[in-house]
Amino acid sequence: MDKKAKEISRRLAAWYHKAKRDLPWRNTSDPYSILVSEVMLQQTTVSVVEPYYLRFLGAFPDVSALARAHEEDVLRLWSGLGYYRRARLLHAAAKSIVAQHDGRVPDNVTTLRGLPGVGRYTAGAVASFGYGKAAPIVEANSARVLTRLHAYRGALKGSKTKQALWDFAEELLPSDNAREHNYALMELGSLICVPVKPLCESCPIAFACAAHVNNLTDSIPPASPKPAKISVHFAGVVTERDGRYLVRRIPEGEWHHGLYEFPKITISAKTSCKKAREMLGDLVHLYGSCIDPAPCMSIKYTVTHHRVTLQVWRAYVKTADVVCDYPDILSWVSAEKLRKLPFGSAQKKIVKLITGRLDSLNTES
DNA sequence: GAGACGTGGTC
DNA sequence: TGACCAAGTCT
Repeated sequence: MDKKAKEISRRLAAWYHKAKRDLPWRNTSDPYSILVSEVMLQQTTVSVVEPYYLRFLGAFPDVSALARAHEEDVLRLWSGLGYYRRARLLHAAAKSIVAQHDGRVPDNVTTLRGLPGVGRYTAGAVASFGYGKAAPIVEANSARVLTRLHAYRGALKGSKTKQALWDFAEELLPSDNAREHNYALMELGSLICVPVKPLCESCPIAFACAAHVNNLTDSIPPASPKPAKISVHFAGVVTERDGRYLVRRIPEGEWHHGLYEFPKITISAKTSCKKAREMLGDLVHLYGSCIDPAPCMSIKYTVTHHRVTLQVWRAYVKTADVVCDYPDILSWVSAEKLRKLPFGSAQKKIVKLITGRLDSLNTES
């Protein structure tokens, strides 16, 4: 570590000491809690993660509790966070830690990387935040800081750039105090060295920043091209019979597998409203006969490169003879049970509407 | 190495 | 309102 790197790290640490946010996962050095927070924070913002993190640790306070849990309960606590594979991999990691590491989260990068869902970043984060090991980290925030610091022009996604960034991170890392140093680098990227209009006048390391000195912060790092979005439409039915609701467990191989949903159809751009009603009629007919399904709500949301519209229809089934083609994945559940099943974000809103309506009815009576 | 994988917040 | 962004990993 040369003299300049030392000075950068020193100023960074001093700034962090004054500017850091108070976040729940920074008040612990429990490696398991750190691991949970790091997985949740992958591609997800701090404000969204906070309540999920607290609930998750409340339900699974240690590795063995998570290892013992049913996958459905793990998914339910993840419901709404997205990237559900993370939840399954974290669950698998907990099982692996119990089975192969004597229940103790590994303390070195190499062993950590052997865990499901733990890549180079997360391994470095757990080693440095949880154990104070001198392990470098590179993620979106620190990557931005490092490319600007060195006025490195390569595209962020490129493999050459990635290697360069890990080299930069390693060079800058002090032999002691890696934990605070890594937090500081990320916090700087998060609060000061932001993607658009970075606050260089408030930056403690602007003096050493090649992009700042050369007025290149607008073009470094270069914007990465995004895939075009396409539209997808779904129509689903909420089918109720004697206070129970028909739900489908999404099977392996489908989007959101492992979660639950209300039976739905996919509508192409060319599907007319009339045709959609017919298809829904067929869908509902599978489960019995229905009384005039009518749309009751529409939810729009965006998924990576899809623009998704979900229309929800409500149907009332009047016969007790229900045809079930897939009895293993279709079931009638009470509103109470509905609350305890994992749903994706849009469908979770529907559950909330149903249970919320029932709650208000109960309160009135 | 490109593409898949979710969602909510921000400007 | 829409485009962009966020503590990545896996295939």
